[in-house]
Amino acid sequence: MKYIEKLRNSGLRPTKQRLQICELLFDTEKTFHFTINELNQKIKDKIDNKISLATIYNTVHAFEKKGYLKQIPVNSNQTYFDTNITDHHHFYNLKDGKLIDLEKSDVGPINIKKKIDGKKIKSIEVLVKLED
Amino acid sequence: MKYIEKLRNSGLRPTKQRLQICELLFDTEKTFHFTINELNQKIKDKIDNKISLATIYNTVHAFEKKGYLKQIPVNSNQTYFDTNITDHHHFYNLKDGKLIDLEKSDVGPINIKKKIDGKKIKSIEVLVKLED
DNA sequence: CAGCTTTTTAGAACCATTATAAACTAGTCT
DNA sequence: AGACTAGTTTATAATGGTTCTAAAAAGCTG
Repeated sequence: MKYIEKLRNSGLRPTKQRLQICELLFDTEKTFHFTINELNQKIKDKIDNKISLATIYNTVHAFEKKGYLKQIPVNSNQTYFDTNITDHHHFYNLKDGKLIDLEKSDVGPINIKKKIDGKKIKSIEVLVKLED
Repeated sequence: MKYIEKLRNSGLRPTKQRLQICELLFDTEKTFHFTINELNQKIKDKIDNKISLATIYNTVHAFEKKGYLKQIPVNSNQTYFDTNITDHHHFYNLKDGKLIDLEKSDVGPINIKKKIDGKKIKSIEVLVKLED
């Protein structure tokens, strides 16, 4: 299994459930955005056994902590995650709550001129809200 | 009362509670960021009577809808609002969850090269996460 | 396999937010 | 001013995403 190493590398034991989650998250041609709720639905659709919500939350958060998933800052009651962990940005379609990737090259360089002493910049995220 | 017109202008009747909320939100030298919880606390501290949570939510959302307040997209369990409604961005201090304003001039122009047909850009928001 | 630790699970708990329905208030008309 | 109507406030319940818990199950080491 190709994800065993990835999991071990993150300090996670390769359990059946985690491997199944890995397949749904990382075994795809394209990266995608999801909420826990959507992932849970996908699990129900594509996997025979059930995986409890607690496990899904635990696993997704573990991946997020290790950098295998990114959280996307959006104003929503649900948390959005992204399997695309490259440095990029997002469109947010207000009408349906869907996200669309915006490559870094589509935005151009962002130069933060203000400095906060004692602090380092961890990430710069641009959210472009779309309306009709 | 200087807020009566502002409220009427937004289609809101100038009630005692709304005027009190206006004073706390807009009668300050500096703009500031807040969560509903923090605003509720401030109301308890500075106002004799109580204002129910429902009224606070309703009023804040009405102002947000009319553009007198802005919501800030952050990954948090609580919604952050900003009384600074000028076009600007934010630092987000991961350690304490506090926000710091970033003037537009501190970020430089952002040119979104990608277009989504049938959609207009409503806003562009930059969130700069800070760590130690 | 035995023993120990981690993980999974269902369900409860939590907490921000939203909905509800009754009491109240503002604005208007006479 | 009195009374009517529509909008508002309030306490409380409901909702829903997320986190916690404790017991059962599975992984790992020797």
